[in-house]
Order: sequence, then structure tokens, then C-alpha cells
Amino acid sequence: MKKKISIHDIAKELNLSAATISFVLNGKADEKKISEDVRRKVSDYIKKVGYQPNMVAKSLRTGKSNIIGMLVEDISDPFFSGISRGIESIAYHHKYKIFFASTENDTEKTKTLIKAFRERQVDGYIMAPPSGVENEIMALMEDNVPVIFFDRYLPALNTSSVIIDNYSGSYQAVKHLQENGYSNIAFITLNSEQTQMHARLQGYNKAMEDSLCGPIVAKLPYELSHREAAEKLVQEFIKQHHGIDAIIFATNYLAINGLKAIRDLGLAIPENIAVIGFDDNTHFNLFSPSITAVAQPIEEIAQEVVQQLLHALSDEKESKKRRTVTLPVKLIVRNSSFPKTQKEVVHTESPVMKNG
Amino acid sequence: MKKKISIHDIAKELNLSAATISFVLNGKADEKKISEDVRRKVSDYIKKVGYQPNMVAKSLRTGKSNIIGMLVEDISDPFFSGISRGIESIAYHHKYKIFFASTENDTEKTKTLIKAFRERQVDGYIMAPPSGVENEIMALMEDNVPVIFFDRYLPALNTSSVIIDNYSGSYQAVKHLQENGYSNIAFITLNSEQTQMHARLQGYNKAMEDSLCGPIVAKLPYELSHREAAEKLVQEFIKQHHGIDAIIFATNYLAINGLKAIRDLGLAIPENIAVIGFDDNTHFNLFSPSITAVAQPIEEIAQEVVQQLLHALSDEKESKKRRTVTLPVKLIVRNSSFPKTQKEVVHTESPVMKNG
DNA sequence: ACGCTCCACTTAATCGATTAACAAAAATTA
DNA sequence: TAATTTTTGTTAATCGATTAAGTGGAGCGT
Repeated sequence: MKKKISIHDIAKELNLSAATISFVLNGKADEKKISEDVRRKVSDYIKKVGYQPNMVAKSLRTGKSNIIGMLVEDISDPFFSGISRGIESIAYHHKYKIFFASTENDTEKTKTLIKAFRERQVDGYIMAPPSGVENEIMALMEDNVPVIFFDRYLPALNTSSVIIDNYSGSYQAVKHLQENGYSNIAFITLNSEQTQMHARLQGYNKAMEDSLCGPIVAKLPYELSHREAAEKLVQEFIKQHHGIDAIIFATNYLAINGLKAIRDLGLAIPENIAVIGFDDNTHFNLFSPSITAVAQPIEEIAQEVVQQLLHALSDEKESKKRRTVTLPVKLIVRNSSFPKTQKEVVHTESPVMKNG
Repeated sequence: MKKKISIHDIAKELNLSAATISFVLNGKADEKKISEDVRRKVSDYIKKVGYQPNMVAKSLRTGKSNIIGMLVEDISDPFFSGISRGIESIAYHHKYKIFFASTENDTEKTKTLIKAFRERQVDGYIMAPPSGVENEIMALMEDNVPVIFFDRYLPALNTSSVIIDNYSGSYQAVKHLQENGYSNIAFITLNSEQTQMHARLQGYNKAMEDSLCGPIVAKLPYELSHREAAEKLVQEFIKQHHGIDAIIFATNYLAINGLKAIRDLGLAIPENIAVIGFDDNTHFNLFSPSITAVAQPIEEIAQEVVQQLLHALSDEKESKKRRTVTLPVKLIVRNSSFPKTQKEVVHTESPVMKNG
């Protein structure tokens, strides 16, 4: 068990002071006028013994950690793990490490996690926030720690965020279904006031209103513990509304569980009922019939989030400027949503159908 | 921008020494005989000002970080993100935080990540190792830092690992297919010498040998950059071997891409070709027909990994004892793999068919 | 009254870096 | 030659905790 070598060990070995070593290590050799000779001696020795600076000590002294804390709802959800992967990869090229954790949408757990991150002096935060953590976020902002939201935001707070055009996504979904002959379009969402869910519902409502239809909405309980129950609840909903000929699911896992429900009811897609999911799933095109979806631009979200964060980190003043970027969604049309029957198809000039 | 309050600030405020505060904070009040009066004063003040100890300073002094470094191949892969989620959740209850990163199976990136983790003094490692990092792992072990492998291991190293019975998984898969009337069973895997892939291939080979069949194997290139190409390669393979009536895919994403290939070739499952995937996918039961799979016990793996790590962390001597745990797999039978035709089904006494 | 034991804390070194302030020697200038 | 500047480093404080060793006083026995 050889013990780790510190900057002082090196200093002693080379008959120099720790300060000198530090200067060479941190590229301050010019500024501090360290002789070429000493520079070489130091670098050579460093390489020879494989010295690795202790980042903990460095963090303590500088107050910086080169770590970014990332809080997502659930790291095993394809949407969040996809974003995480992208962000990690980009940040890695900028010498930042990412510290992930799942909030499970639990306010208390999230507070604990934020605390843990603070204790570790992470330099910035990327977060899909649950509600109820407004105070903790405000404390961060007051201390000039950059915070970037994604997927959703907290309306009470003026933060930087990267979101998508949820409203338009739902709106497009409804229009697409209507253009393909469906009229009794239901919307199945969660009983959540989170901004992204709210916007999706609003988009649906507006589209229905614009076409003089009454909305048909199911709000399922939000808690993770009910995820397994989602399938049954969807079944109940379909049974109780047999006028329905199409369903838009407001999130990934609702779509998955909804599909199970539909299958178990023996309904055919898209003959009996059409389906559109929010959040594309890599595997939606393997389902039979493959599922139409409102796809989020995962890569672009990751890009934009990191860019904003790096920007805020690099510049004290810049970090004060908050801005919200709204990225467009794309309706990925597959055969689960058209046509109801060949005869009833309504071709319009909608961009969605340009290539159809 | 209120600055953070330190243990010395508290000491000054209460006319005590930093040491006393530290003792109270760390439950050493009894041992150090701190008066009831002082204890209360300290705890009350802590609570009042919301003091949070600086873990960076603590780590520097103690050499411990309460952080576990976790290296997986790809955090966005359902298998790895599922395990990660489980491990994170369990570790959280034991006051450990997890530091995730994706190796992308890149030896150099992995070395860099291990270095970054070391610099941060993580207390232990959980890893699905790529090959080529043997020296780095050995260095960790020499320094008594616990390392637990999962999914695979490095044969040259005597480490603790949690793996599954890959050999048996493949064997069962072949047997299951044969019992349902398939005989020309191909195995599509990656050109990788990683232990888990190797064992899967061995299990397949043995099963084929036992039934006097010659193996039909495709080894696709391993690099991630070829993932998109996997679909085309599978198509080629199927075209060139038209005797095939069943395929076992050695991993999750091969199965996904293979399914696309099969669909695009216009082949029907299971009439023209049967399919079994390694690694169950949550959504396999939604495919039509739903896909039979060799499922890994995600929860148990997570449990076992954390348990071993905590054990090693708690006890210097214990951490020297390495042990490998092999967990059983389960064949999840769905209608993608049986029967070829009713008439040809061969019912045997195999446990797999006991309930069939 | 003297030594001795407890009690209830405090002092100060330490972990491994960074960095402002200082300093000895060499080079330059007047 | 004496004064000044430049070069090339060094010293020591600091970040915020932990912890071995120390200390002043109360209590007690004889």
C-alpha cells in the first residue's frame, strides 16, 4: 500500500518549494518566471512518479470542483438517461464531471440531494425540478451558483431553462389525428401541475377547441407507486368512454402502459383506436403497429443545456442573465395514427402531411 | 451573496472552540464529555443558522468521501440504467452518493475516469470494466480501495464480482427453441472477448453440440460506431443463411436491431423465424409478437453489488476477501419462440416446460 | 494542605493544495 | 562602485474540517 505522493513530497525530492511545483503544474510558470530548467525537472519528475494532484485539497482551496450536479426524475427512464448521456459526454470534453442522481419527483429527497451537492461544492446544477424546491434553488441563485432547468421549470423562479414546445406538440398531434379521420380524441395525462404537463394539456385543449370538439381528458395519479396501476386505469377510462377513437398519451410510460391496456382489451390499432405518444421511444417503431410520437430533440437539449451552463460558469456577469430556450418538437408519423379507414382520410395542406 | 458559515464561525459565536463543535456534530459528545448545556447550545445554533459542514474539507482530513464511483458501459442502455437506478437508491439509504460515468467501452476514457474518481477520493468502485484497465484496477486494489465488478469481470484479476449465469441462459434458450421444433438455431453476438459474451457463446455452443447440431454464429463488430450498422449486418447474415429458423441475440441492442432487420426482410415471427433476446427489455412484451428473453435479475444484481461493497467498505480485512456471486437468469417465454407449428412441438421433461 | 483523579474543554498540528507577500542573487544602470 | 531592477524562487497564511495532546479548575481522600 504505497501512500499517495503530494506536492510537498515532490518539492522535497527536487529541493524546491511546493509553491514552485504548483506554479509549474498550473501553467503559471511564465507569469511567475520559473526557469526553463526547473520546469523541465518538475514535469519530468511528475511524469516519472505518476503524480496526481488531490482534487479534494484543490477544491477546498479554490472553492471549485469541476463537478456538475445533475438531478433527473429517474435515471432509468429512456428520456432522462438519453439526455444524461448526451450531457455527460459533452461535459466530459470540457473537463467537467457529472454527478447524477434521481429525484423520483420527491421534494424531500431532492432537497437532501441538493444539500449533498452543495456540501461537495459542485460548480453548477442541471435539473428537471420537482415542485417544492423553490427555496433551495433561490438559495443557490443568491450564491451565484448557476442552475439550468430542463424538461420543465418552476414558474415562481426566474432561471435559465431549456424546454421544448410542448403546447405545439399536442396541438400537432390532435391536428394530425383529425386530418386522418379521427374525431373523438382523448388525452391521457398525469395529475401534475408541472409546466411540461400543463403545456401539453393546454395544446390539446386549444386544438380541440379550435375544431369545436369537447376535450376528453384523464388525469391519472402522479405518484411513482401508481405506475403499475396506470394500465388498469387506462383500461377503465377506455371502457367508460367508448366513443373514443384516438388517444394521445402525455408521457412515455403512460403510452407504454396504455398500449398494454389497449392490447388487453383486444382493440386494434389504428382500426379501432389510434395512438400517439409524447416522448419518442427508440423502440416505438418496432411495435406492431409502430407508434406515432411527438419526439423531443434529445441531442439538441443536451447541447443547449451544457452550452448555457458553461456560459454561466465562465462568466460571473453572464450567469445573472437568465434565458429560456424553447426547442421544437417533431411529430414522427407511423402507422398507429393513420388512416382511420382509407375512405375517411382527409388530406389537407398541413405541413405534417406534405410528404404523406 | 451571504458567505457560507464554517465551524469556526460557530465556535466564535458561541465562545467555544471549533473542536468542541466538531465533537458535538460527530456524536463524540459522550466520549469527549461535553456538557449537556453546551450540546444543546450547539445543536440549537446549528439548526438556527442552517449550518452545513463542508464535505470537501472533511474529505481532505479524513480521506473518506462517502462517494462511490460507478462506471457502466452506457448509462442510456436500459440494462445499465436499470442497475444504476437500483444501486443509487440502495446506496442512498446508506448515506452513500453515487458518481456515474459511461465508459463507452473505451479503455482510455475509462482510465481517465478512474483517475478523476481517484482524485476525488471516492471510497469504492462499482464497474462493468472494459478490457485493458487491469493495471489501474490493480493499483486500486493495492491501495485497499474496494472494487466490485458486475455484468463481466477481468479474468486476469482476482476481484469481487456479481455476474449472472450467462452460460446457462444461452443453453436454456437453445433447449427451449429445440423443444418447440426449431433446429437451425443461429447465435448473433459481438466480436468481443468480454467474459459475459464469451460465456453466452459457450452456452450456445455446448447446447448445439449436445444436440449434435453445428453452431451457426455471427460475430458483429464491437465498436459503438457500428451500432447503427448492426441492422444491415443482421440482414446480410440472414440472407446468407436461409436454413435458419431461429436466432438468439446475445445482447439487448442486437435484438432490437435484429428485429428491425427481420421485419424489413418481411419475415414472420415465429412462423418463419423464432427469436430470443438476451437481457429482457421492459417493452419486449409489447412487440408483436412479444419477444422471449433471457432476463437478468436487475434488482438482485443491484442488491448484491451494494451489499458486497458496503461489506468491503466497513471492514479492512473483509475487503481483502474477494468473492464472485453468480445469479441465475430466467427465461421469459413469450410467443416469439414457440411453437414452430403445432405438429412439430416436442414436449420434454425439461423444467423450462414444466408449466407449459 | 498536598497530591491525584475527573471534568470539560482548548490548542495546535494536519490533510494537500493555492497564492499574496517577501527575499536572495544576478544583472543592469547611473 | 553603489543603487536599482530583474530574475527566480521561497515563506507562510489559508480553505474547513478532525483529533491527539494538553490544561485549568473542581472534587476528593488523607
